[in-house]
Amino acid sequence: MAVTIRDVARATGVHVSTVSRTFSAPNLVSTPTRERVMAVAAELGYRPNRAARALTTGRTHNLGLIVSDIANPFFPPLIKAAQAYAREREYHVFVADTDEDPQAEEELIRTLAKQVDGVVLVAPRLTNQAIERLGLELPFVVVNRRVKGLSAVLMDIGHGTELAVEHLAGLGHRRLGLLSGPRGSWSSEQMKRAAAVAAERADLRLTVIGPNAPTERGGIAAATAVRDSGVTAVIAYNDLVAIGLIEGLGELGTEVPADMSVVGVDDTVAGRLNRPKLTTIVMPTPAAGRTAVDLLLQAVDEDGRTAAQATLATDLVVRESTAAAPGVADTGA
Amino acid sequence: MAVTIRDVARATGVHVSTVSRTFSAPNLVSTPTRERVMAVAAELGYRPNRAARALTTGRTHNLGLIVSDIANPFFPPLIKAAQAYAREREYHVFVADTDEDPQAEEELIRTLAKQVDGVVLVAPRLTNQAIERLGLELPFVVVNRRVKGLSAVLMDIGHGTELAVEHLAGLGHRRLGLLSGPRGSWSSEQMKRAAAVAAERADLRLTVIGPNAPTERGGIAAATAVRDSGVTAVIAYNDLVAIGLIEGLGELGTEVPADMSVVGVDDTVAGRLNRPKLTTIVMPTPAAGRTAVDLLLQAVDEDGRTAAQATLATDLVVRESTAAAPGVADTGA
DNA sequence: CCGTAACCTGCAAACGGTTGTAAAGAATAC
DNA sequence: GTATTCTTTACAACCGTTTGCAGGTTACGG
Repeated sequence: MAVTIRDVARATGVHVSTVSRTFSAPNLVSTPTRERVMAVAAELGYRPNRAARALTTGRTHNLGLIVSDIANPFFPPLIKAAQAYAREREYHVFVADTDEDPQAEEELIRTLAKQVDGVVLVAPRLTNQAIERLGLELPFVVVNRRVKGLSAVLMDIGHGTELAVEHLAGLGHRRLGLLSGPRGSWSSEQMKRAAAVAAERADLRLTVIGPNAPTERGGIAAATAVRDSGVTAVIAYNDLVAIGLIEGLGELGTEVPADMSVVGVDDTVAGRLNRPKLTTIVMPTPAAGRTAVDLLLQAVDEDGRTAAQATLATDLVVRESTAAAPGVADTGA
Repeated sequence: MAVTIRDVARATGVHVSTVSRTFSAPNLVSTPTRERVMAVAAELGYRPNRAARALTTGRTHNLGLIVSDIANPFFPPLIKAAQAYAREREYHVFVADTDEDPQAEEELIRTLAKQVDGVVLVAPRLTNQAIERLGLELPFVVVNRRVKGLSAVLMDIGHGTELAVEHLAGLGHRRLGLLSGPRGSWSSEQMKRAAAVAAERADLRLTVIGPNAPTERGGIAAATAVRDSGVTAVIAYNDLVAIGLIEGLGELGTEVPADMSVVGVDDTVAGRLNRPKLTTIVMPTPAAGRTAVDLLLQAVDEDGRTAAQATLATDLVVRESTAAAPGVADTGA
């Protein structure tokens, strides 16, 4: 059916191994032969069969990318970047969605294992232990998590949190709330830690409210607690939670940013389109996707002997959901 | 390295072909043998190597899913559903993003061809001609497009458009605008046609404004034209355009829905989170993803001899961006 | 008790490549 | 002119599975 290396060999009058080498080790074949083979191959429309190649080389040139929920707006930019960068490096990527189910995640990894050279795990739901175990069989890169022996891409949410705290302090807020994320979330922990330090330094009083589901719903549910806590500014676990919170507060008659300032995290489209437009901590998701693939291919090449760590900077973008604390004159911009 | 069929055969004391059949044609092997093999396989942690299997069977059990922009909120729900459904049918899916570039699209399809049993093309940027040509080599399913000889999944945007027109007519609007999409968009054409018919029937005057870029920016850019057109209600090409339009109108001092009603298309998260919440035509994106995979596997099984068409219903969800025409008493709900 | 069919299982050749080794010829050194 | 090395190509085994074919058992009907 499809044209194979053998067809090319026959048409050129050389042995298949010569054709093979023309593509995999061109310097081992003389220039005239190489050119002849290439010409014939092009004419016949020959494309090497990667699956067959994988069988002998042990390299599939495929990658797996596993996320908990493709539809969560945090992921698509990461997926897009990872996929584009992988393609540049001549890799294809399987994208899989675990629906937040750790069991599905493990099963998925297992069936994928034979077909890929490595896997990027974004915000995995599996325990560290389980991941370490799997890491023995296959190169992994985890994003926003630390697992012993594995490469990791971390977004420096701590720094972004500091910026947000300083921004709010500068607007005259004295009491700050933090809507934490799901239990066991690495980034939520980082945020708490950084917020505590920065609040102390800026002489703010910090109240942690949570854990909360990382969704709009989670934000809505937290609205009453936030209003009753006495804070005038809140940093939410992510944009979705922030948006939900704003909606929930609105139903309680508390307006954002007039009565309460709200900061999100991620800088998703959703936050950009929300009214009021969200002040948010920018997560470098496209860079994270690229870096993850980069580290993964590195790990693949050295058979996962070294575990590299990359930390990506975050930033704060001020939009409309934060303003001077009630009773404080706006210092303006 | 990994455990192969041979290891299992050796450990069980049978020939490799028996092990192979245990998994691929269990009824051909006696119950005791089968159970012994299965037990040993389980103990050794054997997993069939799909690439090797693909070599002999010609079935990779992989699918390609090609979209123009993963980050566009229209796609993720479709990708998620397609991927989940494929997994149920024991297929893995490569997701690729063409960045709206037809050349990249074609090259991508070519390199993917040997690795997949078929490809789902969502809103392709290639010409019909090019797709037809590729269709000779590989099973395809196109979503929201009609290509001779290929299976297609179509969303009945026409019906949704009719519903929207009727909804607006019921609110007392007499002059209606339609923000069309990019030139050559199948769904934009469907919308125009349906809107014309429904407007005629409801005795509305219809003005088509466009083409417009399918983005928020495109909506902003159209704001002036919309205000000056004299219409009191607009159906936009998609949610993003609708959101942009609302923003653009706001800057011109035209409030939605008080001064102008706006209807979107797609029902993306973005529209749900927007203020005012968007009245929009619901596109069945998850269903489209599932159906596309379904038709594709069907085409794969019969070697693409038949081309099936599926048309999916759309619906209208009324939220906050539409209201009674200026000067007309709201009939209420 | 034999012939035949049904059922299991083993053998070996694919599938489309890669790669270590060998052989042939050309080039270089002495 | 011969020995040595280098370059180029061919040969063949192998990667992990599947599958047509054939041989060996067992069961069954007559």
